[in-house]
Amino acid sequence: MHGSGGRIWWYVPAMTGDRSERDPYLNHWADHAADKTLRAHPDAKRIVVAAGITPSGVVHIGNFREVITVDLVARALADRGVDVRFIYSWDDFDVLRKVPKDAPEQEMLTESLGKSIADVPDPWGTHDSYAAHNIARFEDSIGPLGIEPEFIRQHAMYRAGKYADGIRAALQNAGKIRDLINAAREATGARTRIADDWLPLAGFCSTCGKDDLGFSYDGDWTVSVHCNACGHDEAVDLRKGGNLKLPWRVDWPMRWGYEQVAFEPGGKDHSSAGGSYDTAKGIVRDVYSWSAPQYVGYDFVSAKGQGGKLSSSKGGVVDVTTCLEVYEPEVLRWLFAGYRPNTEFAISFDLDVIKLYEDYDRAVRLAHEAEDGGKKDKKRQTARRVLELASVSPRKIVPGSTAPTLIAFRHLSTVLQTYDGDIRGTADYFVNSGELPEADRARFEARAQCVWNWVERYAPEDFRYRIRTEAVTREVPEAQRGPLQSLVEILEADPNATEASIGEKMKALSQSGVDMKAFFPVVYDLLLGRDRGPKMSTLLAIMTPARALPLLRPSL
RNA sequence: GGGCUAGUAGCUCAGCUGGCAGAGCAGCUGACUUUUAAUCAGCGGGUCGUAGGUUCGAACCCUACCUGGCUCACCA
Repeated sequence: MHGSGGRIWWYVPAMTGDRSERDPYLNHWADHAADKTLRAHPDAKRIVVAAGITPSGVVHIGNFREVITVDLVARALADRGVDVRFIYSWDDFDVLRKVPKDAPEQEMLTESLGKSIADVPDPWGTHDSYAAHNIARFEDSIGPLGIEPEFIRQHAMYRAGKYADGIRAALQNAGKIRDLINAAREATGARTRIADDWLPLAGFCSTCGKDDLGFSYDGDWTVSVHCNACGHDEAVDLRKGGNLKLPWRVDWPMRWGYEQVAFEPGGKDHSSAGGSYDTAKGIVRDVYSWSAPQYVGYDFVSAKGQGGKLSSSKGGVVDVTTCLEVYEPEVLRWLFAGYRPNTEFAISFDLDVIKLYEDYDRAVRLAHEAEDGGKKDKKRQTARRVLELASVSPRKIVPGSTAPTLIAFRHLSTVLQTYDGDIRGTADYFVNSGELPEADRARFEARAQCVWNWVERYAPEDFRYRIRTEAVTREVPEAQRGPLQSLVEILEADPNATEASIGEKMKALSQSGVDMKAFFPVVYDLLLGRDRGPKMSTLLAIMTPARALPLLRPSL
């Protein structure tokens, strides 16, 4: 599912209402951002919110924060009865500055340094360009999350001449822009100033594709370009488009004006004084007659165990796809919705995954509880609002309605392993046992897949087990022979044993004086090759006596 | 050098634009028990980084400082 441009997605207002009314329930940070945006544009019929990322490397989970931040604010705006247009600008007219280490074709990439990433061939050979490869991977990955912006490719916009007016305005106001940037420099104590003959222009040679260019401007639509790399000279008519573009600091405010952007977040690298947002604010006002969008600065996301900022140029980057292998889409959204944008946090792949799922499940239950006018209502409301925003497709949660059945991650991991990862079989088990309504099966299977991925790829050794495929014969201590014999008899007598029936017999065994603490390790060893394991009755019922007996009998 | 941000319970974080410090996990106690860090009930736990200031009232606003993180200075 690639955004090929031209497709437009609208968020349909979920409810109508007076936008000036302040509903205390709408109290999430995305709600505050939405309110702020509406206050800045009180008469707008439609609000444009924007995200933008450079696909100069793997688009990772840190970049994702930009997108989810906009999506959540778009939802909040829609909840206020506003039409929202969510655009996503791929800054793929960027320069290839570094050779990505993890890519093949290192030689080709090295030769391509200085070219536009939209023109660098895809080293993996699966897409039209290096940029297109990164873009496709990301666009595909966010589909399951219910995020559907209108994707815009900067290189296509520039080449088609769409920004001709914007470029001309920048060139004609080059002095003003220089002054704005220089003023910001001085204010922050920077020593360097922009040269007096500097033009807000960048681009690529149309002969050799490199970005080492010199410009002169005729004051209207024509720019003369000289390539320092290959010596090529040409005159470019801005109206016809081509390979010229604005440098980042000017490109950003130009696009704000072009798209009438009212809200756009930024990473903290843009957020400081003298940084790009700061100067863009002045430029959009003085050159493009538009006001800077409402802004939320967001902090970085790391992956637990990797630490620090995620950089696309380093290896071991965690992307959305990787996260979705372990986190259900709604759980992932919920994580990002739960943290305020300006807090840094880590996506965990270790034991914390269990805790996060438990927290999420608890939040779901809390959100569905009926309100009772008590102190806890506020927590119920908060949980409800976060979950509404986190839901993959917009939905409202009615207090007092039945919560979906969610099987706890830990429990699921146990049963799933007993079933060797057979998700359908595990689902049948839960349905038959009455723990899972048939209606919640699809959701269950999605979670089960995540659990299994986690068990296989990330779970600590202690957590993993496999039922023996071949029996071993052990010298069973004298004291455990009797109990083992009894267990075998119990299983032989009841080939269709259930968890409950086995549980009852085990209880009887325990009451008859058997020391279960000493006995269980013997059984676990015979079945699993370890001295601890899932609850015995569950394990035996799921694996069935038919499978358990051959593993137990040889040691009698 | 400039800027931003964080510092709240052992840990991870809330604290809704000033109104009695809070959740989860961990810990402790008890109950129960068929043991992957089971379940249920209950309890304890914080000088809100430091020092001042504003206010009837400050975790929240102001000032200075300490510590950590990040970021900016013709790269997008």
